[in-house]
Amino acid sequence: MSATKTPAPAPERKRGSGVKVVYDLLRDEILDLVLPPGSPIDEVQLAERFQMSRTPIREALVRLAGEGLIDTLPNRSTMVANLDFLNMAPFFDALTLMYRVTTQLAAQNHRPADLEAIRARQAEFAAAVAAQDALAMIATNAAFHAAIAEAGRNPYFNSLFSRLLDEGRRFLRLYYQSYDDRLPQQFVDEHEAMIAAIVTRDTAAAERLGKAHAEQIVEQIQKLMVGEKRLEIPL
Amino acid sequence: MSATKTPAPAPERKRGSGVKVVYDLLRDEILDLVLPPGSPIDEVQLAERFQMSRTPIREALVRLAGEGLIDTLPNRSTMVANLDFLNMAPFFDALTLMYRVTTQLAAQNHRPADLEAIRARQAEFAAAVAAQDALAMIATNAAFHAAIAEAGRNPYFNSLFSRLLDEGRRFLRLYYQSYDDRLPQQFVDEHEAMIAAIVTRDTAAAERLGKAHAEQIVEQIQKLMVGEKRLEIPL
DNA sequence: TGCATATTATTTGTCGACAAGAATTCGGGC
DNA sequence: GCCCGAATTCTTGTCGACAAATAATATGCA
Repeated sequence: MSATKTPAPAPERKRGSGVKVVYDLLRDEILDLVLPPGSPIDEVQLAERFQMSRTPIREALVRLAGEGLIDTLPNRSTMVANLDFLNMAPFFDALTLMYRVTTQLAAQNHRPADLEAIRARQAEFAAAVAAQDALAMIATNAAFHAAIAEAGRNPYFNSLFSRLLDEGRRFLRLYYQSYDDRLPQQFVDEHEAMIAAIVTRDTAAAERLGKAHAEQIVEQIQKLMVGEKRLEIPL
Repeated sequence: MSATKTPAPAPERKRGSGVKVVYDLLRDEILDLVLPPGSPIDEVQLAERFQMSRTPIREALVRLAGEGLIDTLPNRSTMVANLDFLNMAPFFDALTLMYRVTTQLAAQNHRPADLEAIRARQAEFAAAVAAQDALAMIATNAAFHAAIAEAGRNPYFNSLFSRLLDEGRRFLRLYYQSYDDRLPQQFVDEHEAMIAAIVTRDTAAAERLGKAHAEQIVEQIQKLMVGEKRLEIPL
């Protein structure tokens, strides 16, 4: 196979991996706003970027559309899904309820291995806070709560919660240029309290902490959207 | 193929419609257990059945997999997703919570057009009960509650609830050969009470009725699973 | 100059074919 | 007769190409 010809030139990638690569990378780029809402998605451009045919690209796009991360207009363009700033209430409602439910279920159903995963995510989040890395904070915070939900062992809640956390990542990424206030450390402490409630299987406390944490986050996002420095001008 | 040639022989179907046709039909067949859990899904077989290429078939399958209705083993077979009888508790938990939340939100956020849709679904359900049509009862009951959720105007809850109602359709279809007890008429009455609470915007009553209705259904499914005639043999 | 229409161009949806992986069948050795 | 390995078959994943639908551009007319 050295001299004459190479019948299969350079597959260089395993058979079913193409879709996953494209899906994962596009998903991250959308959630980190590397691809901002409204960005056009061109199949042929992606095809040559990833050195593959349009077929696996399209499959990845269909999956992303199924999760609501991209919008497809038939026979026309496809683009990154917009963030709906006008109707935030449903998002906050769902997020708060899922925080409460998943934290409570984690206290009820967790197993030892779950606690290890939760503590690992919390350590990553604390490290991101210590490093003042806003992007890492956002991602590891979502991973921390996803791990708690995983310990709750309800796949239906988990899939909804994952979707909400993804959407939350986009909102937070939009407003956080830098983390320079005291809130991140407060989040670390609240996370610790949640872990303690889960460990001791105190379901009531877990639910209460989940609710408080959710309201904290909702309040913060709302403040960020309005602009937190709006009243600092002395009259 | 008659004389010389037919360049565009007979498309006979609009451009983007193929996927939707396959998706809708397969979805119905899965939910009505025409395709029971575990049934193998053969792409080429579907391709010749629907007279189209494998490409739109595959896209429909990717979508169904995204909703958890089919399972795909890489490089191997794809089949209708199994119903998990051992872990029903998470399903019941999620179903009950969504009944409560969506009914309450409907009482809070509904608009006049929503009420028309809800009443129309309720009329269809009542007709199915009167006709003793078990399949129609299952489908129209799910549609009724989906309409209520729609009036609640929370797309996040709606998508989870739709998925749960779909799963419920499969469970119910599995056990209901015939509807010969008094429960269907009771459901009609409970539906009417829920409508009344929604109309008067009594959120507390709506939530309570949603919960009661959910528990009614859960209890019924559990009874069906165990076998409702198990204690009828006199000792 | 402004507008309606025709033409071109771009993008998506669909197709048939090929190749890789896994399951199955077949053959050989003990 | 039974078990293990090789060849075959069968299904899926990927590819390049074509066609339809829409958007963009150009053309003709008032």
